[in-house]
Amino acid sequence: MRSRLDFFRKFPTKLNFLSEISGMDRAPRVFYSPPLSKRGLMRLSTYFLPLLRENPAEAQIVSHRLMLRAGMIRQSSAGIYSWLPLGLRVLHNIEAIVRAEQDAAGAQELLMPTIQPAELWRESGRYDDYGEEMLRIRDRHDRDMLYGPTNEELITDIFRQNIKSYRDLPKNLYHIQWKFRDEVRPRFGVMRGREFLMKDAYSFDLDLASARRSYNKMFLAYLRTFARMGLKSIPMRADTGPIGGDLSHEFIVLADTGESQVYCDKAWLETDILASTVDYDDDLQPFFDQWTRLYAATEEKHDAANCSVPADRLLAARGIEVGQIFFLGTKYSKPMNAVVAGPNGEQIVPEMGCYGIGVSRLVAAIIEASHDDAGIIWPKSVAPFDAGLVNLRAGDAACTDASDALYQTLRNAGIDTLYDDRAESAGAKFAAMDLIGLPWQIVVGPRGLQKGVVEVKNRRTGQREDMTAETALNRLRAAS
RNA sequence: CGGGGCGUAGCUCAGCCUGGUAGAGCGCCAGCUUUGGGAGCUGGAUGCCGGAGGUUCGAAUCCUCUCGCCCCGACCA
Repeated sequence: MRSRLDFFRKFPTKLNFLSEISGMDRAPRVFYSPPLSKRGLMRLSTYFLPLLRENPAEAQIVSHRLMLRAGMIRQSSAGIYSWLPLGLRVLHNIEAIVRAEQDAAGAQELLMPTIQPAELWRESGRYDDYGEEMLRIRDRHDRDMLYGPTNEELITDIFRQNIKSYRDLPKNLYHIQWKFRDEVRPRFGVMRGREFLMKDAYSFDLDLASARRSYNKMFLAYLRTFARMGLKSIPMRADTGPIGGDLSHEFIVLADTGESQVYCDKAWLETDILASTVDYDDDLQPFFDQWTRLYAATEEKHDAANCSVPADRLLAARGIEVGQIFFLGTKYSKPMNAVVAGPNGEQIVPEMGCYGIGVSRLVAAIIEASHDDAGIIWPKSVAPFDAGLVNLRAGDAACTDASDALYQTLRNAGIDTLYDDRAESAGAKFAAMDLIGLPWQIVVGPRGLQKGVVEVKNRRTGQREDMTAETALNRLRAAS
């Protein structure tokens, strides 16, 4: 402690401002921007992408196997993973879509810490209720802390400290943060990890009608969010579970390898949320009613005997839960005394809602829903790169020159490209590209060069087509 | 938390039963030859056989304990 004081005496506080030390306040406010040609060169010869040829023994489901094989993640301990460059790119893309749609729905992003004080959880009563799943920590001062499994208490605390008037409502606050739940049995890679990235939003409203509007906004936002990732999600009425409240929907993505058995009306397959022009400011109740009219139930809720859907229209499928929304009522606001003053000075206990999206789980869910025997097939909205450029013969000067030139052209055109410039055999390169699943592959080889063409392959359809480099560029431009 | 299984080279695995100087394929490194769907040849490197203790002249192998990981179930964004 003594030495710290000495330090501050020696260096007066104002010298802690960089500008005062170096005169940077006079420096022009222009940041160094490297030329495009130097920015983030993504050459496979130097990119950190450890691919596995064989399936790791511990991975059972396809998304876990492919994420390991494609060099996206590596396990650190049970249910805890490091995200390698390729995986992190996908995670960021998914995060961006979630964020964009939350913002559009009127939610505001903030960031709460991963470590929380036990005190708040004692207020809500959950410190004792939550059980072994919550990772409890004691700091050096013997204070009880915990690694947050969720954030209702913390957001309610922030709310009550800073929002005092009915005029400030409604509010919807969200963050995207790592959570920890000490699952007894983590499995399936990031599908059910102990540490996971989650978007959680919390709404505060003056009355039930307003809370209902907040709920409906998130309902729409969720349908749109998943659709933008190329996923068809189906909202299913759900149990509220230990979080509480009495209105809740799970958003299930259909995938053959999904964890839960679900039943729904086949008409769900025909729906297209992105075609809907409904706006967040509209009255969303008719929309909500329409989108909950069709039958959909998880195995727990499904009752074959009393199912309203005729057998020929009933679809039995596997599904993955990628999000859940809850109406909470005053479950947290009341015990934690989060109140605002009403128009007449009366105290109003806000109605709350909470809304979760499993961001890291979505990476796995998308793979489960979109892959083939050769590897991943990324929807373009979340793909780690728009395209892969393959120099089929890295030892050949003409091939390399043409590939280098095309790489520059693609980059200048804003097409995010991973350039395979390795001296590998053709087969190995094709296999690697298929495995990591970029939407487009552009193959530059000696055979095509003689005819003045490159080959463009669509990963999803498998269709391959020869065209000039210029046409290829236009094709990719049009596609992105 | 109940039940089951597995820890040997970067990966997939053999060796263990029946103790006797650590293995294969792929990957990695070097060289040469190849080159349009995971190339060939030659040479090379790589292991506290998960950890600790015990039995034994001698332990990857047998015994005890322990740690880690995976699977089924219950639980779960």
